[in-house]
Amino acid sequence: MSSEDSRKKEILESAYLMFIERGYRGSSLRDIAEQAGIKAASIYNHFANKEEIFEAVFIEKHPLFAILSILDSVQGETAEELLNNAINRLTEELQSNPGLLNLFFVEVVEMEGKHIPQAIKTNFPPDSNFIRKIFEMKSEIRDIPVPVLIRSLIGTIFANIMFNWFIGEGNLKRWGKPSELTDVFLRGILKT
Amino acid sequence: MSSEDSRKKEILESAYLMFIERGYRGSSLRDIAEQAGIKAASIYNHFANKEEIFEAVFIEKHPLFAILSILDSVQGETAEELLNNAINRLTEELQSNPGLLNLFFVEVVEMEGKHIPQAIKTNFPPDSNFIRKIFEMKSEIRDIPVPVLIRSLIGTIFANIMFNWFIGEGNLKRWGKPSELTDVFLRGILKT
DNA sequence: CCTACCGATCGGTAGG
DNA sequence: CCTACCGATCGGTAGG
Repeated sequence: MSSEDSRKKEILESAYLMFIERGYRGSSLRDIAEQAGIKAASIYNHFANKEEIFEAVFIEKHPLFAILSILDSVQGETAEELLNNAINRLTEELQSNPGLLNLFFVEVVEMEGKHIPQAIKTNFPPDSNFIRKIFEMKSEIRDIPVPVLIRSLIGTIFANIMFNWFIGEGNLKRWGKPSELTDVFLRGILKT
Repeated sequence: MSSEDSRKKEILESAYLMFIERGYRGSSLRDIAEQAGIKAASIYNHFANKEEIFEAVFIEKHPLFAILSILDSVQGETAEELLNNAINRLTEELQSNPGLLNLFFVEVVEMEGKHIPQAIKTNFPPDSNFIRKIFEMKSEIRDIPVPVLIRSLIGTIFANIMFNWFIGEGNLKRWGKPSELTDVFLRGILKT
């Protein structure tokens, strides 16, 4: 039973890597199986069909939870420092690991987002150190509900990264540096 | 010659609709052709291969330019009013027409973003009424470069929409209303 | 877990 | 612009 479980995990990991690189329909069961060290037919010992594999991968790898987990390791003495570090750290992470968002894009385009509610239901709520820290620093922050702050923070990061993609590298100069974007966000969030 | 051109446009429009709904590999030449009223083989009178169709569609429909075009129709007496209207209008538009971003997601995942530089080069620069208006209202705005402001604005809208997708409808209550997000942005941008 | 195979569909070509 | 067709590959099944 434990050997079956580990094989299943290998299939999921292999499928994840294929899906984020080539999309759902672009990833064949034969390729997924090969990377997991088995033949395509053997996948059906673990999953009823291809879509069930995607479902399992997406629920496990919904990027919101990877993001909250990264945020948990961010340090900072003041709210400004904590938020600055959070933005820099996450932007770094998402840029060096673009697959994190790719899986979500595949879900939105090829699955019409139909697995999102289930993924949220299964994974929620994460016990977040980061959110706890923000609560402790509330006195430094304008009167904004913490969830709105978190949402705005993650939004700022997306804004950074997606805009970079939008206009492509090499066209960035005229659009301002990331730190300028962070400043706008901090000015909206912090007191004084 | 003009009849050939219009047929080519029909193919592009048909391909666009397929790509935003099913991705690149999920859209077959037969289906694209059928929706354009011809047979698959006839597509090759207009394009050398499938990827050339995608290239042409993406360059024509890069969402940044659709977004700037929508912004051009936004009105407002004060900077606050203009920016508020811009955010509401664009959020509306992107939510009722989600395909606008889908094409970009397909490019990022299945094409590894390789057509983005060409799309920007071909379409730039758009003469933007909206950016002109912002310049005229500069006295109401903090000392922020206008491109940074535009970028931050578009980012706020993405943040709204993508976060909605991330957490799925039905889970929105605890994460704050869109207008609260807009407030954070405006507080970071406007004077006083 | 495998080999062997199914019908369906794919992108693309030949030839008119 | 079409019909007819190519080899390759797809998701999935039979049977062991």
